[in-house]
Amino acid sequence: MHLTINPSGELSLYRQIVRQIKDSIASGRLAPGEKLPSHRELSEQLVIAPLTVKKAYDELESEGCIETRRGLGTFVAERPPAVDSGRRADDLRAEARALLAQAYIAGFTLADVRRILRDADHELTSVSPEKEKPRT
Amino acid sequence: MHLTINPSGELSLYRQIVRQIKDSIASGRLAPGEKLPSHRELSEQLVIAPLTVKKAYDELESEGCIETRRGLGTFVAERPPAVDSGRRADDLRAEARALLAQAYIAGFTLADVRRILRDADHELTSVSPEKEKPRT
Amino acid sequence: MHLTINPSGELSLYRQIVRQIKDSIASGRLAPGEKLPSHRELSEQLVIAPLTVKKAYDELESEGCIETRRGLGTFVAERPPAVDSGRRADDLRAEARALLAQAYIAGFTLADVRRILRDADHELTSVSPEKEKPRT
Amino acid sequence: MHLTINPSGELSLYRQIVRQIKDSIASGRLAPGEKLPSHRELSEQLVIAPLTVKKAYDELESEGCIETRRGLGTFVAERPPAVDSGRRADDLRAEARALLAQAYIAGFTLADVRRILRDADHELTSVSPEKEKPRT
DNA sequence: GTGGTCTAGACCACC
DNA sequence: GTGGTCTAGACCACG
Repeated sequence: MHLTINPSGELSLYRQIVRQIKDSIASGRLAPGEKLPSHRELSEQLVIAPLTVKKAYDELESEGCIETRRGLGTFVAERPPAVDSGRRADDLRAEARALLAQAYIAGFTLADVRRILRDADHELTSVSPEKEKPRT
Repeated sequence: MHLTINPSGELSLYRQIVRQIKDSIASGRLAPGEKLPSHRELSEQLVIAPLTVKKAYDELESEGCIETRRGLGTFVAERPPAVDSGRRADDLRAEARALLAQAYIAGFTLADVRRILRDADHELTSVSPEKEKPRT
Repeated sequence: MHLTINPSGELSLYRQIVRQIKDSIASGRLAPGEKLPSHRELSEQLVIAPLTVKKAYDELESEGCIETRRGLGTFVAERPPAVDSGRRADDLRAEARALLAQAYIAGFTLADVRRILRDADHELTSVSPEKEKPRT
Repeated sequence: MHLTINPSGELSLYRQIVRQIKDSIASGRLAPGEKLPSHRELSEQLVIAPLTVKKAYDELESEGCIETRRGLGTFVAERPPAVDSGRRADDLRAEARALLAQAYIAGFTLADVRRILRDADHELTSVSPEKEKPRT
């Protein structure tokens, strides 16, 4: 599982985690029954405090998105509650709009933003940390 | 000017205000030089504490989006903030990366994001909706 | 770090704090990366409300002089604020004009101001006075 | 009499006026017995509200720096209280130091500041609005 | 009435 | 413990 959090973002850290795990489940990147990293493990990966990840897991569990099996770990629920089909798109639209407004006020054009987005995509996809077969 | 805030939303109240005012400026609904409601007035309209609105105004002013004239009121800045465009571009790149990362996790493709961005641009740049043919 | 504020001075409390911290940074008494006292701690030391110190910190942060890490504290920025130097220069020019105007009204000459400036520079750049041979 | 006030400065408008008039008296630019412009007149010159100037005059009068002669106007006192000889210089030093600190943090050098100061002086002295015999 | 500053005190997020 | 947000309410400066 690959999450990206932004410590200086507008959302609190644990809310970023909750949102991203929900979105991962909705998009199929996380399959029902799949094992999640322990909160301690994830906290190391994200370089944040374990309690912060724990808080996100707790909220996800209380909503039925994930399940804790004592001694085994945390897993995506077999039948996770469906994420409102339009919500992910709405969230994304809101972020995109905020990004654009910000850019326009700073004097950038749509073309500028498009170019910046393309560059960002190249950076993100060229690295692709998940597909790097750690060892054979 | 009409704003709506959601006290139980994920973003803090003042950040919601900042976003919406930037959106209004970028879209032209708020024209350069135009007067904003006083922070007290807006706080009554939104049913929140005056200082919360003030904090939003303070941030917008420190970014150069608005200007205040003591005793007169708060106004949309005449000229866009003159901050180093290199730094602006860096900020924008970081936000674009975050947007893309979020989109990918949620199962969207670059093409999806491009489309969403185009739609957002259409909404932002369509001439001020408030003054459009009041009636047919 | 040691600050002194004068509640009955001409400058507002938080502006006095901003000035003194900038002075400390410029003189090197506060090194890049160094931790500032928490705003609560400093507020106790100065016997003023925590929010007043916070406001000073907020302004310093928005100018890029300091950085905050949630849960950890507030630190002097590692690198000087990367703001458009043209704008900085404009600000500086305006302040220099104001300084000169004040000096002329008070009966000083350009040479006087030059001398005062040189003295101020000596004070600012003399190595941190706190660590200078505690006694002879 | 020529005053310069800065509406966005750190000091309140009326305090700027008080300080400058005191300094003018101390430096001899305003002689004992000399007539001051009416507060209405000065308010027009400075483009501020008459009451603001009035407030400054009131404070100056209560301190014995100026006198109001009903129906005649406002005059510099014949024996104005001496301004602490070092105060003007101290004020100036404080301003100079704040200016320098600001400049150093922004990455300017003492030489830069010196050059900026020289330019500012040229602007101030080349215009010299007071000596422009309005009409013959 | 407008913005500017200050206070006291509360709750949340994070380490 | 740290910073982040919100509230209620007060007084000053300015037009």
